[in-house]
Order: sequence, then structure tokens, then C-alpha cells
Amino acid sequence: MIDISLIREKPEWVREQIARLGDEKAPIEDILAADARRREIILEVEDLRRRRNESSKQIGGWMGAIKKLENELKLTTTTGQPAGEIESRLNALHQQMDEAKDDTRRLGDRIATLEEELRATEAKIDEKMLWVPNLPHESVPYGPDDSYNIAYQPQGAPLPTFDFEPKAHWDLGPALGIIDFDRGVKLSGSRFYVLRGAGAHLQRAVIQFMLDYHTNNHGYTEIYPPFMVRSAMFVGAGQLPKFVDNIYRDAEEDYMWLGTAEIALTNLHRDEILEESDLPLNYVAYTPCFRREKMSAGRDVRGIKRGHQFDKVEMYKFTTPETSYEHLDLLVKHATDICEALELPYRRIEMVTGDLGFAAAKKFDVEIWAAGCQEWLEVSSASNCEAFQARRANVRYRPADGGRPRHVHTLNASGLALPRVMIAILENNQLADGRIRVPNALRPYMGGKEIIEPID
RNA sequence: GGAGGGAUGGCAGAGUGGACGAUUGCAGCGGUCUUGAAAACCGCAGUGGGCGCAAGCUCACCGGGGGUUCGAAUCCCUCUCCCUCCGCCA
Repeated sequence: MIDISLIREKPEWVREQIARLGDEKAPIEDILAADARRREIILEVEDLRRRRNESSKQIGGWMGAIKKLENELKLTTTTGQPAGEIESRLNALHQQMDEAKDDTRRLGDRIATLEEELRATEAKIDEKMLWVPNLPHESVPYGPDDSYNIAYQPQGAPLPTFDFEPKAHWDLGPALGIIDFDRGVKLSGSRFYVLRGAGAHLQRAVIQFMLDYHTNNHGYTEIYPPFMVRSAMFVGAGQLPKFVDNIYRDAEEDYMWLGTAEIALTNLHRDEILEESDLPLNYVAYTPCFRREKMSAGRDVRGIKRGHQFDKVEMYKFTTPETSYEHLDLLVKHATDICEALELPYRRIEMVTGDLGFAAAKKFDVEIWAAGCQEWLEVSSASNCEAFQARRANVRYRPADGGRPRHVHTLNASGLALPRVMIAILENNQLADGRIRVPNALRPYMGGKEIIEPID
């Protein structure tokens, strides 16, 4: 969520920014109107509430006085003193109090009506705000769609060359017996596969290698989160309400399966006020990810590139606003460090405004080269969401100088996505006979295995 | 799944209809004292919203939502979460 005061104070500028993103549906006009009405109501309802508070207090005082007089009255019956004067004072007080009660009740009715409208108005604002995308950082180049993204020169290992025709993983895997597409489809339908033997082992090795690398060399703290979380967490991370079509959810209970560990990590410090000295918080988590892929129906159906279930190691940071862009660079570096260590050719992509997505203010992708399918594969997407997610999930920190709490900045980057790393490892390291050379960095995690041989 | 008990400020823990946004302790910040520190003592301290250039004024918040009442941390309903016991289970 962006800061509503930006919309209130600079609506024209906000509209321009959103136009650069290509988002035509952001309900800025509705928000402006509801926000104005909201403040009108608040002004009136608070005045009424103040009057009710004063009146109630006064009634309380009279109640005390009445009790006192009633006690005096009791005494007069035992002492035989005349009670007339006390009785008339009591009557006057009762009358005064009853009138005040009636008046105050009417105030209360009016307050209740206004409060109902206020609730409805605020609910409307909240709901509409959830549909407003994050605004681009000023450094993001303008471009209407992903074809305008900036691809930087390839880095890392050189593009592999072969003295034979390199095969794609969907041929290599089944031939070696390490990827079983048919049985995956039998179990769960299209976009599912089974990893077997050295294939399953290789994926587990890559996961463990990445987790070790980020924790040991980059100082991240490993997190094992729930794989299904409440829908409110999806709202916090910016997946809901907009991307409801991409989410798997439980039919009976309010559980949704993570589409990325980012959703759990964003909400790890939900409703907390962190200390500035705790920042930055650097987390890394391995989780499976589940996506319905309705948007990309029919695309990338071959191989393991895009499935309904895939594994990913995710990096996540909570930082101060002043340092978040340094950390974005770090995240990209940490993602590409993995590419380097696994001897994979990679390139960085800088996203233009039209391809930023909903939550990011700035985004870089990392792509690796797969020699078999002859394609650059996206294995990481590093985003600085600034305060967008922090506002939705209510994650703040107290500045070291003791000032008011401020929203943290949150950043995420894959580190990396497993299937595509698997594709590149298999395709780039294939030998003429279809066996696979295991990259050096993974051998300790593969029991020293140097070559993946065919299995039955 | 069944029965019961809970949820109060950063933490601990009082408060059962009106002077309570809330006693107290610890932790925090400032000060006195001290060569310095500790201790002791004094003081300041929550979050969010509205109005205002500001000083400030004001409203709300005792797990969430609803209700009763002139008035709710306190009474009623409901939801969520936590704890204990029983059952079942990896």
C-alpha cells in the first residue's frame, strides 16, 4: 500500500506515476472522494463524542449526589427530622438527570449513525487502497512492457560450446531416468513431474548448497516457515486481492499455499515495532511454491520450467528506508554469487516501469543460460518494495534517536529458483553420451559424485 | 474431537459499571549524587486518527467484531489465538 497522504496531497503526480506503470484500474478518484468524506465525518463524530463524554461525566456526578441525599433521607426517618427539603432537591436532581440522559441518548444515536457511515467509508478506502500498485522509484526507466527491459552483458561462466548437438532437459532427464514426466502427470496432471534417484538428490543438493552459501557467506538467518498461511498474509505481501486467481487454497479453512516464501517472510514481523539496531534483518528460507498459473495457460508446458509446484530458496530483508537500495544491490549480488559458484552463465535485467509488477518500486531479474533449450531462464527476481508491503503488514521500526515508529523497507530475491537451475545444470554440463557432469560446488552435497549416470 | 481456564502498555502483573489510557514492578530515557560505575532518589515516557503554520486541542484504542448503558478494561454475544486435561495421531 502506498501512503494515502500522497494521493491526498499530490493526486496529479500519483496519477502520472501510475500511468507510467500502465495500470489503468487504480481507483484513485474513488479514494479521493471517500477520504474527503471520511474527514468530514470524523470532524462531526468527534465533536459529538466529546459532548457525550462531558455529559456522561456530569451524570455520574449527579448520581453521586443523589446517593448522598438518599442516605441523608434515610437518616431523617430515624432522627425524625423533616425530609421535605431533601426530597424536593432529590426530585430536582432526578428530573435534571433524566433530561440529560435523554439528550445524551439522542447524541449517542446520532453518533451511532455516523460511526456506521465512517466504518463503511474507511472499509471502502482500505479496500480501494489494496488495488493501488506501488509507485516506481525515480531511477526506473520508462517502458510500456517487458520488451523494453534492459539486458546487461552476460557474466560468469562463458556460454558452453559442444562438439555435438546439446539436448534439452526434457530429453536428457527421462533418458537418464532422473525425471519422470509420465508418472508426474499420472499423479497430478499436466505441469507436474517426478524427480527420481540422482535427479531428486541433485535438487536436494542444490537447495542445501544455496542455504549453506547464504547463511555462511552472506550472513542470512535460515527460516523454516509454514507452507500454508492465512489469507491476511497474502494481503500483507500484496498477492491479494489482485492475484486471487493464482493461489491454491483450502476449501474449508482460511489457509492458502505459499506461491513464494516471500509471503510468509513479509509477515514474519507483522504488527511488530522493531528496533533500528536490529536492522537489517536478513532471512533465507527454502520452501516449495504453489501457483495455479492461470495467467500463463498453455505457455512453457514442456519440461520442468513452469510447474504448479516448485522449490525455491528465497532471500528477504527488512531495512531502514535510507539503506534499502544498497541492500537491493546486495541481493542481486548474492543471487549472482550462486550462479558464479555453480558455473552458470548469467545476465542481469533491469525492469522498466511497465514490467515492475504490483509491489516493487525497483526490480532486477537474473537469468541463466540453458544450452539445450537455447534460452535465458529467469531464476531470480530482486525487488525493493520500499514501504509497500511494510504498510500492508504493519511492520515498523523505532529510529535509534527515539522518534516515532516508521515503516521498514522490505526486499526480496530468489536465491535461486530450483527447476530452472536444474535445467541449466543438466543442459550445460551434458556429455556427448547424455551423462551429466556435476558442478564442483555440488559434489560435496552429492556424496562426491562427479558424473550422473543413467539409472534403470 | 470433548471439557475447562485465559488474552491488559516493551515484559511481568493489578484492576469487575463513573475521577482508568489505566496501580505497581522490571526494562528504557533524562537528571541528582559519584573520580567513574553501581545503588539510591527525582522526573519523563504507549499506538493510531482528526484539526492546526505551530504551540496545542481533540477522538479512539485493555486480543478482533457486535450488543446492553447516559457511561464499558469491567456485563452479554460472537470470532481468533494461547494454556491445561481427556481422546486420537506422525
